[in-house]
Amino acid sequence: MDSKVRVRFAPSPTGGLHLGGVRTVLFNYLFAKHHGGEFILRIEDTDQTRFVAGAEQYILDTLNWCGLTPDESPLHGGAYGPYRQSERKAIYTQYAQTLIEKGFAYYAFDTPEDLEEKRKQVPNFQYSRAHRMEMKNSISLAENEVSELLKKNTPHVIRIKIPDEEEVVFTDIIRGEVRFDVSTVDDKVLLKADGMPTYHLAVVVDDYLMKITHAFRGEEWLPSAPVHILLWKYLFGLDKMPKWAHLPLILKPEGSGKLSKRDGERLGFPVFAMDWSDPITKETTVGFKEKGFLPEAFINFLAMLGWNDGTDKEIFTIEELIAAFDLERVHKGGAKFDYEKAKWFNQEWIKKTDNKILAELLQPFFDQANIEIHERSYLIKVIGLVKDRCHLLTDFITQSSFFFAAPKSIDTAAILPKWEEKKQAFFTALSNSLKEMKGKPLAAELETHFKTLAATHEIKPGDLLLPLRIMLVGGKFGPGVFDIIESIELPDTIARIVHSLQLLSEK
RNA sequence: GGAGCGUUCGACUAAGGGUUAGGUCACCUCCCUUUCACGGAGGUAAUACGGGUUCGAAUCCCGUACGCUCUACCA
Repeated sequence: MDSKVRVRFAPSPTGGLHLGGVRTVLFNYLFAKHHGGEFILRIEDTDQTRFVAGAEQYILDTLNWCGLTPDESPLHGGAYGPYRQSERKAIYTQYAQTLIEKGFAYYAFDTPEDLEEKRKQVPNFQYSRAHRMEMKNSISLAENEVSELLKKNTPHVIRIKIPDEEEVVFTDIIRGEVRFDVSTVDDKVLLKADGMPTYHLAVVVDDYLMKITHAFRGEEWLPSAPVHILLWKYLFGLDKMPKWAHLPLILKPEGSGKLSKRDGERLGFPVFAMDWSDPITKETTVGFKEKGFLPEAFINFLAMLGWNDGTDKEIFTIEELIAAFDLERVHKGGAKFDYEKAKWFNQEWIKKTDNKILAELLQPFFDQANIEIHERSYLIKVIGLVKDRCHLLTDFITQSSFFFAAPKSIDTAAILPKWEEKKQAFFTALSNSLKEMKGKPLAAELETHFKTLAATHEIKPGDLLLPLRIMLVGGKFGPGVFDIIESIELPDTIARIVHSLQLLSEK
């Protein structure tokens, strides 16, 4: 690289950040850090009608949770601010003006109603060479008419004048050479009637001013790339233009099409990185964080959606991702989102994460479930016992709640079919004998005791183990029975057996 | 309709002219485990179609089909 790599992520603050957005951030971040460059967050809030309060903070929080902190942003500052486009309004006006002066853009006075009408009349209406002269603009109108309209402050926009014939060619890092015959694109609005720029003007102006060297965005932007390239040519010169890469889309798990918030709701998985509550509708959309994902797993999973390092390695730390990342190995085709695989990544990361750290991360989940943790060290021990069977952090609640309080319900229906007098007698004897034991016996000790007692009652231990488990945890799940007894200790164990025995006798 | 992009097991993907087309998730079987997992060993399963080029094509070329994205004073 001849100059320092600078990349940017430029979201509109209109709601929660979804998977595709986070992956775009991730690829930007990985690329920047791989090359020792900078990652910039720019807020594209030029559409006041879609602006949502709190969305910007949410984006910052999300990036923070993911560990993808920008080097420059509205929050962090930087030498190329302001980083909110709404605060850069005057800058865009100036460039739009330049384009008009050079004849690459023109004023258009058509009202939204005019356009709607025209679109109704003409089947595939394009505001372009074919119909430009039929519209109300500074090309079709006489010069004095135009200056009159401008003087009277008639609402107007500024449109780019797409050349009649020109082939725009550029090299996309992922896709290679891409060609467009410009005659099929229309005269996009550059500056809106309210004086705000559209995306088209704003990206190129800001990418230039912020010295962006590489511009990555979703594949949905590919069709408008010729407009941006023309603008670069007119305004700053193609030699200054960043290298482009259009990232493949993240698709619905079944069927086809871009993954949307709705798909998550329909299929029961998160699509946003973190919980998002719409300030107006008050509707909350669940996020990966609250669903129980580790940020490392979330990032790891996203990285593997459309990229791999060419080996069989799948579990990567962020440092490993930075070291291995190479845009040219990014896939061209879209990737379907697979929630099962996402959970697998999370499980792998849970296994990898130290129990002490897990205890800290788990605390809020236990708090929310109203489970009181008296001793952190006890929590850590329990985590070690159950972590192998947890895909999500929320699984720890169901997998371990019985370590902290007696189960709310006992699945007696699972015991009853094979329940008999002599088992009743055994468990009575067991609870009595446990009362005799002192201190905190270890699992192995307890197991020996249990088996000896079973033998004297002439019952196979296997016939007794499942009922015991259900008495202790409420159902057919959880770690080894004797590990559980060792942890919850004698008094609780006895209480649970006695309680269950009573339930069973009532049936 | 137009333009652009894409297409390897159900899913994510590897293989960049020569492999029995490999790995992971999911699914199935077995082992371990007197629960559920974890772990271990196996299994099912793919180059969209048709033409070329070539001794040889998943790979290069052309066409077809299908899919997707865009086609707003939204990004």
